[in-house]
Amino acid sequence: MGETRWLDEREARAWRGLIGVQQRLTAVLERELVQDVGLSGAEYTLLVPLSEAPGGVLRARDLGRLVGWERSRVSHQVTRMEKRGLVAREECGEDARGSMVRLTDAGRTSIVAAAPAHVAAVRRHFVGVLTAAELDLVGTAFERVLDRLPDIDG
Amino acid sequence: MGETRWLDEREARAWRGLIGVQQRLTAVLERELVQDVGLSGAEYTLLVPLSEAPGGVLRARDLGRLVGWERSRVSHQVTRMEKRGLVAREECGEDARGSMVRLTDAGRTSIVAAAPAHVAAVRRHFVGVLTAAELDLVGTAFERVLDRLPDIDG
DNA sequence: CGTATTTAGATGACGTGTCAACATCTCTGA
DNA sequence: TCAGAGATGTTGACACGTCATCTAAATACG
Repeated sequence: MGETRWLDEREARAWRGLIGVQQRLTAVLERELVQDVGLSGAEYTLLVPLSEAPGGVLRARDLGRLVGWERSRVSHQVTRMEKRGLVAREECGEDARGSMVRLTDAGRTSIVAAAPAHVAAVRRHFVGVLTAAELDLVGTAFERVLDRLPDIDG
Repeated sequence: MGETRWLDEREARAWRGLIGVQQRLTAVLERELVQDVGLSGAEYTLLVPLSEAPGGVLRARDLGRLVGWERSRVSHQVTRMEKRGLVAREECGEDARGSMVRLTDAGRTSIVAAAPAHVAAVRRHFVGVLTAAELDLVGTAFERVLDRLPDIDG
């Protein structure tokens, strides 16, 4: 192995930008979500696909696929949200291994109240700060990064 | 309050790209770091500024400022790393409230071994996948996002 | 059919991150 | 000088995420 090739200034600047946005933007959005509507980012993430599903019910497996989470992460989060009354677990008729996750009335009320504020925050702090050309380029470049990333089992 | 203005396709694509990169790129880098050199991302984050500091010592306050972490986060992480033998706490002479964090020999060995592999991974999965123009634009755009983000106390 | 493999989900242990509370120490200004 | 304000750090409670492990059910395949 030869000399390590460190990041040049151009690379370091993009990398610092990503790390900074990743940490601070996430923190700001999470905080606004919690303070304004009392939902955590993890709760919001699961409530969105549930609220869009017919009947407000999804199988745990499908819920995980929709949000890109692994099984145990979904299971733990559903357990926490069940305690908070946002969702309820039910048995799965078609597959006895399965577990259905149902949005409760309280869960639906929460997500309906939270979504507009969250979208506004995303616009205020991120997409609204970028030009159309920047949005396109970020979309293109990041999709390419994701395509080349090795898959992590699931 | 009027109708909610949702994200258009261009905005949603950039936003999905950021979320995806944030989750999957971070997961891949973290996993490679742990598997190749046995360091977590949090450990790596603190070891870098410590290894660059004269004498391998920094005051906890300054360490936190360098990495952008709040006090309790630094304290908890230093506690865990102290148990692993990567750092050691010492009293601060100048300010009796303070706490100095010193890199141990084991800590220095770890970071020296880890850095080249980590930089290579960042290049392989992120900066190496972007063109020079994309790197510049991401750097510019994300710095602007960060500049406009409200400060979160510290 | 029956066994091996795969899939679904739950769970406990542990590392991580935030918040609130607390104890100390330093600084500031009347 | 000294009381109040601010800074520094630690701690405990709790939410979050990953890993390894376990159980059970579905599926594949000889």
